[in-house]
Amino acid sequence: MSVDETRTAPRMKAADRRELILAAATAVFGAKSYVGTTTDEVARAAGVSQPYVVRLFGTKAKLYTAVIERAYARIIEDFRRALPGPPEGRRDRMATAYAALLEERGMLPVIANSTALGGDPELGPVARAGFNSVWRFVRDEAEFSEQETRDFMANGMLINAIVGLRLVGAYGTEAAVTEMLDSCLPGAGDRVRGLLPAADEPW
Amino acid sequence: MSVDETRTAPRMKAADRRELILAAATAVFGAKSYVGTTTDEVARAAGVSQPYVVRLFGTKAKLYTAVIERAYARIIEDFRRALPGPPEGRRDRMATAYAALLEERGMLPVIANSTALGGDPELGPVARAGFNSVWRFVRDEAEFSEQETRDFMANGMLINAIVGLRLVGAYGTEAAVTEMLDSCLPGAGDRVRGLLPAADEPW
DNA sequence: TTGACATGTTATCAGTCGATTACTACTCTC
DNA sequence: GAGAGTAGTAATCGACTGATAACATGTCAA
Repeated sequence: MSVDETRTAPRMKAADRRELILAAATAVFGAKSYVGTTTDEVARAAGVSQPYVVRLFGTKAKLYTAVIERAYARIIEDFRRALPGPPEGRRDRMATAYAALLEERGMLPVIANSTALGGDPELGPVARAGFNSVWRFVRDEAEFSEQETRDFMANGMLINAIVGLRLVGAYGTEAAVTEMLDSCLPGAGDRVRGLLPAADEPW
Repeated sequence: MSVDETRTAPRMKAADRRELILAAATAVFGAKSYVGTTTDEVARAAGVSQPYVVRLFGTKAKLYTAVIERAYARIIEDFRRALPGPPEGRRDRMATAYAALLEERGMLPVIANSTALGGDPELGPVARAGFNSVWRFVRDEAEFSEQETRDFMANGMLINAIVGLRLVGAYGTEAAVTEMLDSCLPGAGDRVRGLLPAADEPW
């Protein structure tokens, strides 16, 4: 070979490698769902060997748990950053922050899919905790009313469904979908392209 | 044994057996999700052998496809039955019809989970078609405005998330969940108990 | 009643995939 | 510079599970 192939991944502090793997795992899990993804795919996406992924996180379920927790933490973080400013624009700023997550590979699909995980003994509690933390934030920290909270969350769940169903692929080509996205996601139009993890995903 | 065990399942027309298996599969898939369920579990729930399930439906994915299609068809059917009557009560009647699906074992979880299936090459198109058919019905046949449609669907997706997350288990015990369910599901309070497929589901 | 088709079973396989084991190599401190 | 801890790999296993093959039994028309 003319290319100087590195046999093993370049050395890295375990904490950094963890974060790198989490980001890769988010993209892959987001694209192919929990069960549809193998630890080997995650490993290859992260540029390390499959056993190393397992050893760093213990089990596949624990890895996914970490992915979910990281995703929800990220949402809360973004929401919190959207709080300061005129109160009447708060809701829109938060919605925009949510829409902006679309650009983070896999982040939104992971969250969207997490709402279907309640039945899993191990992942269920984590998903519930994540959902609950968002609800609490909106209600307590952002100080939405009960009604506003419900509407905000409902709208978010609709976005999740659209993402989970991969309806974004039909944006621009099917009227109903375009209409839907435009009315759900502020400023989605420009972002929506190049949205979900590419490759082996047939629309 | 004192009990007279039947060695093989009693004879039945294949069409009836199909429906029986579909109902059983809905309950099991609804409780444990697509990947979390084995064809053997479905078979045992339906009282037949595992190979027979596979042979009747071809593959596990095709079985699940049939389950999803049956569930969405059922929704549309129930919605359509809720149409006649005073127009101002239409939305509430449809919401009630949706809530009533809670009593059909697995029906709502299956639908809820289907919105996370877009990434699957085989199940994705089916899930999208189901979602789209509901949207179309609400918009065209029930004649909701664009705004009303979005709100109605969003509320439905919130219900789906609550169901998918198995939050109903906390109804009555946690204030946020009780508040949520009561405001999402008309008359949910009385129905909500004995809701999701029992047994091996740890809350 | 017979034979052809439909309904069902038991036994078994083959691929997949998460996990384990045993080993290598880098790096950093003392 | 030695050696101990850390970062990583290759090889392999064992269990699960969807699918297939081969076979058995019931049903019904002519």
